[in-house]
Amino acid sequence: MTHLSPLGRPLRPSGKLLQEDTRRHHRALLLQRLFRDGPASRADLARTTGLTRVTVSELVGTMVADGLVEELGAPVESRVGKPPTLVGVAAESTHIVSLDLSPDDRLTGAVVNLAGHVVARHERPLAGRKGAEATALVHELADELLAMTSRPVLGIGVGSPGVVDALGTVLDAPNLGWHGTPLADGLREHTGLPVLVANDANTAALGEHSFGHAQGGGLMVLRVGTGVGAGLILEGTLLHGHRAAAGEIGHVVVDPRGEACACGRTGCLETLLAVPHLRRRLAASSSRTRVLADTGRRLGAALAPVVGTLNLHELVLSGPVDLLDGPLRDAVESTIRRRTMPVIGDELVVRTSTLGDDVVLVGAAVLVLAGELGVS
Amino acid sequence: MTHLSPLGRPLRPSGKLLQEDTRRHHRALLLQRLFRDGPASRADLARTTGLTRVTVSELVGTMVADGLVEELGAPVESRVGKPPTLVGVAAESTHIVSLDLSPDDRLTGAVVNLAGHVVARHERPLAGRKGAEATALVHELADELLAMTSRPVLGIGVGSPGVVDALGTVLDAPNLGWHGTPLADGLREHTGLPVLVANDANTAALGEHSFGHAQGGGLMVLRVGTGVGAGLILEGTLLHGHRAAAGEIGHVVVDPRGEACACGRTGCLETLLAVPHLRRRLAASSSRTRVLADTGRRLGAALAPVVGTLNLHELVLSGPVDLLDGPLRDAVESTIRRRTMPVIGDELVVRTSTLGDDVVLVGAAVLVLAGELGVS
DNA sequence: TTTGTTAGTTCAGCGGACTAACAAACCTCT
DNA sequence: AGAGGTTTGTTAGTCCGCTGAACTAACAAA
Repeated sequence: MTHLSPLGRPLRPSGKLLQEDTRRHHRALLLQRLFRDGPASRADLARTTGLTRVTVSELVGTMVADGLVEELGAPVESRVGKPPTLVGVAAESTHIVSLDLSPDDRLTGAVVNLAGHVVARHERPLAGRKGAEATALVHELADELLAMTSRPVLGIGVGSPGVVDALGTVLDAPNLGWHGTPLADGLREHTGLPVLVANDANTAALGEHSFGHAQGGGLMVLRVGTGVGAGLILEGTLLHGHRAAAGEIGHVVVDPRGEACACGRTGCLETLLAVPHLRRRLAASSSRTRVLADTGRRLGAALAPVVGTLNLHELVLSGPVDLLDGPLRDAVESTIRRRTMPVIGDELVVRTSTLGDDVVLVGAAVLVLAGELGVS
Repeated sequence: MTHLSPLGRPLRPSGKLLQEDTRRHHRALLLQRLFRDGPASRADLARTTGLTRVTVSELVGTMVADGLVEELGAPVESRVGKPPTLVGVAAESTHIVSLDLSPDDRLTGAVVNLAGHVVARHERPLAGRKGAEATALVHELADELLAMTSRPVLGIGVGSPGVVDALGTVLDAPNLGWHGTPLADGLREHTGLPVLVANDANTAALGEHSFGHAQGGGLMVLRVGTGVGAGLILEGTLLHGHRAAAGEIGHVVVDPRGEACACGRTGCLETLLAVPHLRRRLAASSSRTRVLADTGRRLGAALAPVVGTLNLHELVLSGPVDLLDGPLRDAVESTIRRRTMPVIGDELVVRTSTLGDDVVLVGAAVLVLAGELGVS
């Protein structure tokens, strides 16, 4: 079944399309252009979108009224005819509150502007809190972040560890003691704002895709920390998977004769790649490079079928750069190249994240941008 | 960038949405219901789609005028109120011509009705033809199939080997000597009908998804023949990949110490799984079961990262049932289960195709149904 | 100053979906 | 049998959003 989702809002359940949806779609289309290509004149927007100048003018009008977009005056260079009035996204007009719940000792958050830049940060130590106490701490953190901005807040985006469904319910996050916890609903009720929740690796993928100079084409972000998880953007959209568990690659067995894993099985990717394990192996070995390259080769071997099957364009490694960039990255790249067809391997880009530790926060903001404005 | 594709037609390049598109979307929405759930009354359709009875009546009117849908009278059971008039898809009102170019010795084709049933078949031996000669043969086969039906033809769907881009240009198909051949354009010009071309494994996935009792949720169809290829339906849509090479899994290296492959590398999946190789190994061994189970285990090991990363729901094996069903399938299933998390592995269904050798033909028809009517 | 060009606005019209209201056809209850 | 209630599908009129055509504004070049 083909899904039609008007930019800006999730599709109404029935699938029917109102004129209102058309309007929101076009509004989002204009915003998209402005986000992606920077300021432009109304006439320019009309040309690139195919809408008439009339429609564009009217839509820009509503966006200016909302404060989302502002007039910037005429451009410097002058051509023949009446000089255009540039309009552009007013990045500071509206803020987004982002939460990153993935570190295991604390909850971090930020105020992010429409350009995806962090304008303020705040965090609270988790101190072992779980279940309802952890939820309460999330609410507190959100409140404190909301108090840190005087601008209207578009919504709250959350990157949470564990499996998160499309409605923002955390189905399973052992670290936080959440099982079927309706995080989005609770936070929405608490704050009265739109709330969007996704798995941290998934938000990282969104962040990298929209603000990390991604090239377009399939993107996979592999997050390496205490655990290992991935997020995938395929055909321009985030992959959720059958049970919302897409990207849960940490407990895929890559070496049946490997180390025992906390999950009960043997040789999970996490036992190979998770930071504690990797650091331990590094400490025990004389050759740092050999350990890293060896790890990269095994990782590459596990990812080659994925890259080949999906014809991915970019593989982004996110985590401690001292471990991931260098021999490990090189080995991953060369191994995947060696193990896939030229059409696929030659085009593949393997790199570390350009957003660093902020990927999840920025990605959570993208979640809100996409959900509320239809921009991504 | 979020893509909006109104059911029925590819999005106009700009991304703008006309009222016309809304109408087509709603028409497709109704057709979808009728295809999926069978006949229904106008009032029923209105309830399930959320459109008003007025709008539904009008839309049904146009579809009846087109002959696509027919009135079926009142249902047997009678409830209170005026009895409804059921309307249903007129499966034989329109035909689709499907071509399967994947066998390496011949080109096969069929006339398919709207219900996905093959109503006539025809084939032509390839006799080593390549390049322009092969293209000419495709045209001939299409003409002959078109002559076999007196009903209006909705379009021509083609499942071709090799890498095929979204516009129906065959980028690379060594067997047929095609490199950058605009197959869809040529056939469209030749016949004057809408033509849609995709990779054979991709059309197979479409066929299995729409008419193979697929469960919904991520689906991967692995086609095993002279070569090995896959097609994936993720989040309800066909995956194309960065260079239209998604599913090209045959030349992913699964065993660096394996057999030499025709492609120049060593231990490609094809050397493990392609029918000629597999039959040869079976002939050389005393234990058929051991060879098949061993092959299944290796295949499972290669696919586990894919299944785990994508959180697939169904894995369908398509090809010679005597090889694929039984020990091989069992070993694939158990290996993947053992190598993935319970959330993922427990939900996975591994099975052989329900459509048998017709998957590609039926899938090519789905390509047309999806492209022309927005049904899938 | 005139001419040509480009930007942005006003206005009438059209397409498509919606609401309201109704006739037809059936049930059920007295 | 007849009255009243229900459900279907149609007709009539309204609203909303986009369009094309025409207009005003503002500039460069000649």
